[in-house]
Amino acid sequence: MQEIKPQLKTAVAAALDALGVADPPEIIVQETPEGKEGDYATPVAMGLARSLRKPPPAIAAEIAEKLQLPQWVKRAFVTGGYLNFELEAGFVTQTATQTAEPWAKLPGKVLLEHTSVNPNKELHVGHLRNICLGDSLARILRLAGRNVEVMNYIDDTGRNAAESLFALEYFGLGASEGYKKYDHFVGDAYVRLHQEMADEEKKATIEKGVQETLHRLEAGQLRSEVDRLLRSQLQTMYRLGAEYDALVWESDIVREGLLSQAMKALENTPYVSRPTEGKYAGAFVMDMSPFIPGLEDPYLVLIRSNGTSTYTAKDIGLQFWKMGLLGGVKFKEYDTQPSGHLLYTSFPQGSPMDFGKATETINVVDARQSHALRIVQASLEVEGRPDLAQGCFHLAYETVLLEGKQMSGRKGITVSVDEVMNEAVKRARAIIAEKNPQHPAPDQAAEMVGVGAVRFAMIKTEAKKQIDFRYEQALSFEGDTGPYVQYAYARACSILRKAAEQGLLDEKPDFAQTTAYEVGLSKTLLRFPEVVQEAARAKAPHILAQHLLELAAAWNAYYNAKTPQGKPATVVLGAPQGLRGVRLGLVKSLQSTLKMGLELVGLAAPEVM
RNA sequence: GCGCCCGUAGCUCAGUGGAUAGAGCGUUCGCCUCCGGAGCGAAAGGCCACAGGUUCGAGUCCUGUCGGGCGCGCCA
Repeated sequence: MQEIKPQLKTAVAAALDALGVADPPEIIVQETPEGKEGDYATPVAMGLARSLRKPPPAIAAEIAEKLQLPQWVKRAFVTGGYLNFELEAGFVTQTATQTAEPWAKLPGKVLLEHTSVNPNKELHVGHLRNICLGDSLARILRLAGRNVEVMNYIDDTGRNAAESLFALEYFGLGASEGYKKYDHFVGDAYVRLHQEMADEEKKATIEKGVQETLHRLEAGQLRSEVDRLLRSQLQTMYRLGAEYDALVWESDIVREGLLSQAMKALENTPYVSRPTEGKYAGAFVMDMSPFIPGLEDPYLVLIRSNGTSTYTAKDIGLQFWKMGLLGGVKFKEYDTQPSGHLLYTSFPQGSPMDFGKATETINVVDARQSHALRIVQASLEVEGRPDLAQGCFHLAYETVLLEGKQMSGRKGITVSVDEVMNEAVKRARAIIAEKNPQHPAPDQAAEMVGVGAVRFAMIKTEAKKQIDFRYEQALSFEGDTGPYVQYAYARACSILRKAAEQGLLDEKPDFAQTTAYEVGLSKTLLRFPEVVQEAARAKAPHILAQHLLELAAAWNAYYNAKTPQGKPATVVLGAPQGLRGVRLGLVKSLQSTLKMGLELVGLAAPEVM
């Protein structure tokens, strides 16, 4: 697909040069608003008014005079201060029906960490946003030519995991109780344990047991227990469509000595110390003030006076590993994911592999931890690597409310991802039964639509906006939803199926017959590559989701378009020969673009729904 | 107290400094003699929180104010 806008820009730039404009501004070419004449326009004359001491329309007219336009520009004309271009309808549509060339591979490696759910209970809707954002962004960056490695961090030495495992022991539930999904089973025990802790006497016993479990976790003695829970959680992630390259366990990071290596490295810088008196006596601290201005207390504790390391210290060790400053973690195969892609895991007796050593990192973590991540980033500057610090990106998303209220995992005030998906699929199945009783594979389609609705609901809003998870909204299949986009896709598939049956698929297009209806849809289609690039640049999947809604809307509007007399204006299969070829080409292009777009936000593309 | 984020239609949200600020939900009215009505068209609904500023041009950039969310531990 050759790009139209850059060619117009080049033409305008050449005209400015011919006019002798000394210091030309950046040339912006945009689509003309609905209802205006022309297809594309540039406001460049307005910015030049002052320096050229002429009114914008006069400048625009001069530019128009000097323009050497490609033959596909029907006319260039001035309206107000704008210079507008009207293009040959056939050319626009022909361009939109050409297949895009893949983008060039870019150098460097992006290590993207997402999910990183505590291995202690089932996933809830708060985790959902993290997974959907991270997985979609990974897909977008890959299409944009980046080498992306997706990592899921397993905090198996944290307090949450210890509480859950101890809860099983405490309630005598260790053995397999197959009545529900294992992560739910463990999660129930965890919530029960916290209820039990309301009793002060029991709390003391429990605390002792949790501490003991914590030690066993750190020693790696409970790996198979964590493993069982993790595999159960992974089923949920896979069902959502998320996959990973590597799992990195915290206990492995600690065991391989990455933490102490990182501390040793920092020790050689002038910013760390071990105060012998005062507030921080006996601790190992880092002075952040040269790197983060405005701190009330510039000191950050890395190792407590009792010798244990802080969470931040562990994060620094991990970040140093991600960016290749430390080595030593070993890996082995862990699972074959639904797509067939192998998943690896860190493992003490594994083999060295090429994970890590990234030039850029993306951490998908909720916005409450912005400060902590800023410190991790600054620690790279402490280490004398501002270049690497620059490569750190925190994809901060705001928290998810549940029906307007804050969730609480401890108290069990959550809705699980499994439950949400089950309900969504159930509803989708009912709608299929109602609307398409002859459906050849209703259960598969219901799965695609139900899960798609949930996933799209998580993606469509900008990450930094707090969202409220409401059942009725997230499970809606109408309006600004995933199923709306899927429906548009299925509709296009349906036409192409019929065209194939009638042997029309390869009909030659006669672009001279192109109408204004095709041009509108074509222009929206032509925006797709720009949108993908912008979503990748801004690391913002919602940009793509929003465009998919626009694209589906443009297609639906085209599909239903009527002549002023109220007759169908855009019938594809019944169109005159030649025009039919044009329309079929457009539908093919739309169909494959929607498919690619759905894939990028992680939704399945059902051919029939 | 200091710092970060948000404030756009009744509700939920889009909106790379450019033309008359757009969707969805909800409300009202239309559209299957047409390839899928999970759709389409139309109506109604806006001091883009407020006040200054920068600019030829501000929902968008800057400053301040007011509302709301979240951070700022030898917690994780």
